[in-house]
Amino acid sequence: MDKQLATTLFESLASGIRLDIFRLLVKHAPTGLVAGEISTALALPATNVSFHLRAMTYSGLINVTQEGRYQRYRANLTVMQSLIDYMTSECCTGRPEHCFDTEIAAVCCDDNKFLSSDLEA
Amino acid sequence: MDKQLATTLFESLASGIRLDIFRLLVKHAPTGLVAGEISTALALPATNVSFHLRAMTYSGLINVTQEGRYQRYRANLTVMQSLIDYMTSECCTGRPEHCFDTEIAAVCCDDNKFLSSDLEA
DNA sequence: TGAACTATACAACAATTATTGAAATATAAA
DNA sequence: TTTATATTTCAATAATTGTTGTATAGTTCA
Repeated sequence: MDKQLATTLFESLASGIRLDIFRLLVKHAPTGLVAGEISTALALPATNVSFHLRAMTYSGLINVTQEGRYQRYRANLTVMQSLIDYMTSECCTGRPEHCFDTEIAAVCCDDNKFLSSDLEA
Repeated sequence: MDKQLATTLFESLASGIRLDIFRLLVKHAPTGLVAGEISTALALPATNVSFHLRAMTYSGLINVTQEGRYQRYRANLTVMQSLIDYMTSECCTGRPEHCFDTEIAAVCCDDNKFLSSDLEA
């Protein structure tokens, strides 16, 4: 998980509509839903939902497979888990005891200096 | 953690600059950094950093305290942990076995139906 | 008090993202 | 093959977000 992917995924979760779509797909995992079902469930125009589905698919947060004339969308729970792992490691960097049980988080890191590597991507 | 707060926090993490700021503050927890140190570290104009710090402070992702003529910013690791918890519960809803060890996640939920509550905020 | 310093507010503008209806593409079914 | 269905693409526009320089407000210290 690099910074670029992380920001793209956060962007995918940073709108009420996209978060609704994702939660809906999680609830319907692993079957997923086709585009029209999502539009209907959220009472939104198909074009608008399609716009958001495209962004979420591009980021990898959801997957799509063609099923005849339908497009079936599924939550990518593996990517979500990777993002949670990324956030956890970012959160614990520096002072793990502020986030978690110390013995669990202690593996993360131990320095708190101001490094030029602060600036890396 | 409600949906509105979650989307605001994701928005706070959904830019490279804001993610840099957050990671920098996490690395310097619990001391934090003053605004000028952040601008210098990231080589960005003070006004631009101030713009992003304001958004992050508003969402609660970071905290600010006045220190003489300085404004000291700190990562709010408690909020970050709450967001991770929210993501974890959203991710596991439906089919916990897809995210985690089943025995850990099994508490989350057990239905996979299409409910009108899908539409709630 | 007055000069230097820190940071934000403001204003102007650039760039990106969101929304909608109409048209196009592709599949399925009659 | 014609018609209906599902979804996306496109174009137009609206709305929001991001960036920068300048001005302002507040703090420190001589």
